[in-house]
Amino acid sequence: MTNNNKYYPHLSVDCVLIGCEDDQLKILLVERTDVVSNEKYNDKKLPGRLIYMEEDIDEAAISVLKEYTGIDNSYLKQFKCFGSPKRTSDPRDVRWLENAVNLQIGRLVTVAYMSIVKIGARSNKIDSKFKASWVPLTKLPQLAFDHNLIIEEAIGEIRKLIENDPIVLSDLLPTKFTALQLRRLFEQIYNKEIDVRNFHKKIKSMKYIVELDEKEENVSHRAARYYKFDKKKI
Amino acid sequence: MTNNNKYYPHLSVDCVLIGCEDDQLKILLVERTDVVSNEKYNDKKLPGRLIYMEEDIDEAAISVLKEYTGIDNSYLKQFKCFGSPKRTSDPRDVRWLENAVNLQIGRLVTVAYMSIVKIGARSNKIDSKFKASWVPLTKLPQLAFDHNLIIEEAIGEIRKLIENDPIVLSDLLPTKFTALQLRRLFEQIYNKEIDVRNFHKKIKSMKYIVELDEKEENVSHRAARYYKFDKKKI
DNA sequence: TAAGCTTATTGTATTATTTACACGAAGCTT
DNA sequence: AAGCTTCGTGTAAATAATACAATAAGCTTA
Repeated sequence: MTNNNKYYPHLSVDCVLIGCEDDQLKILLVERTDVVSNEKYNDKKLPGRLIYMEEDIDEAAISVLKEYTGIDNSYLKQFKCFGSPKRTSDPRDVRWLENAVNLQIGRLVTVAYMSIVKIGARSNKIDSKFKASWVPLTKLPQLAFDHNLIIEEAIGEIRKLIENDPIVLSDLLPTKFTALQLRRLFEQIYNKEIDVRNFHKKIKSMKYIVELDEKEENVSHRAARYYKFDKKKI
Repeated sequence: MTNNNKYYPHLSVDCVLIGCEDDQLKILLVERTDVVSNEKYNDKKLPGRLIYMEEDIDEAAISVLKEYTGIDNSYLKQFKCFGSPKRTSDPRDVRWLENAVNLQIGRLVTVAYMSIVKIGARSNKIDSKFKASWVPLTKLPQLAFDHNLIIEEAIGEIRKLIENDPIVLSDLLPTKFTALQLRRLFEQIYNKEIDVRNFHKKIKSMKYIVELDEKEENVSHRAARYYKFDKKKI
């Protein structure tokens, strides 16, 4: 029994890290600023990499998350594998990839993970060596490979997550937040406008969201009430 | 730029072929009756195989479907990639696999596909060399690897399919069918009992299901009305 | 041929969910 | 005190989901 090259697929992991900052959902993207045989790359991609022989793919995703954000105990969900042959059909992408890994790549299957990340939390500083940045979901540029598609499906995934465990919302908001902030968050996740009054009704029905006595301060209009999550009530 | 062994994951495809026969949802399973170093395997698994170096995974899945059923133009949906390290943690499975492919397998990532198959249709005869059989969903035994889990998720997938294109139901029923047959189908797919009266209301609201004048014959009780799909009305 | 058996078919009332929609309240500014 | 800006609230209608049981049809058999 020997290892030979008969079976030789290429496999990578990509992580869709989702956070919220300035009331905007954002995705962590890394720069592709390389020059490959006089060809310039000035676009962005999801953080990810090929996995090593015998490496566990969950471990690989965890290490990507750790390297880029310092987080090492966050919920990371593998939500889909992308293996369409067309995903590596752009010759630009292929040349970049082959240069980056020094391998001839025929087809690249990637396993996509997503995680909710608290932007700016103590330990979640982005390592500067990666030229990574948080880009608003509503302002995503054209990304490398099929990474736009992967992000789209990750958003679908976050909806499912929220439906069966709304606690994930608490990672996307400050500890105290207003009804408006929560509503804007929902609007971005579901990509549609939500009626103000109906939304207030909805908040009232969510037992794990509790009113505080506090209100906004230093605003030049009626101050909004603050709410918080009560994790025990989920 | 050379191929070397630094990146060497193993990748397979598995196909969940779903059909309906005798009013029962069935899954195509193949036998694992091998003897490996005096160890007997008498269980079943999903049809599937490792993919070859440079082979497209969609093509691999299509060829598996074709080999086992003769079908070569059916809708095949890649619905998930299974890469948990635990899926190949059973030493029995590992020994079988290493014997079958003559390779040392560390981790096996499988890409799962599903397809709705008309059992017994002209060209869909199962190739006898595979010892394959249609097993009712309600009577699935313990399968190799994580194939029970893969089937479970495929059923979740078929629900989604039906919701945004109910035409797939027509492949699971004869051209003429009764309300009871349709109801039993739903009950199996959603794994719960459905109220008879509410279901008739539902049928009426589904414009693509039309009443026929025909009724059952040779039954020793009140004959049920036949329905058919009107594919234009979807 | 009538009574009996088996399965098919049908409607109504209740509840929960979703949608639409507009105005007074609060608090700061000038 | 008047004006501006955003906050917070209720009601009605439509729709969807659920619960529930009696009669109809057609065959069988006494």
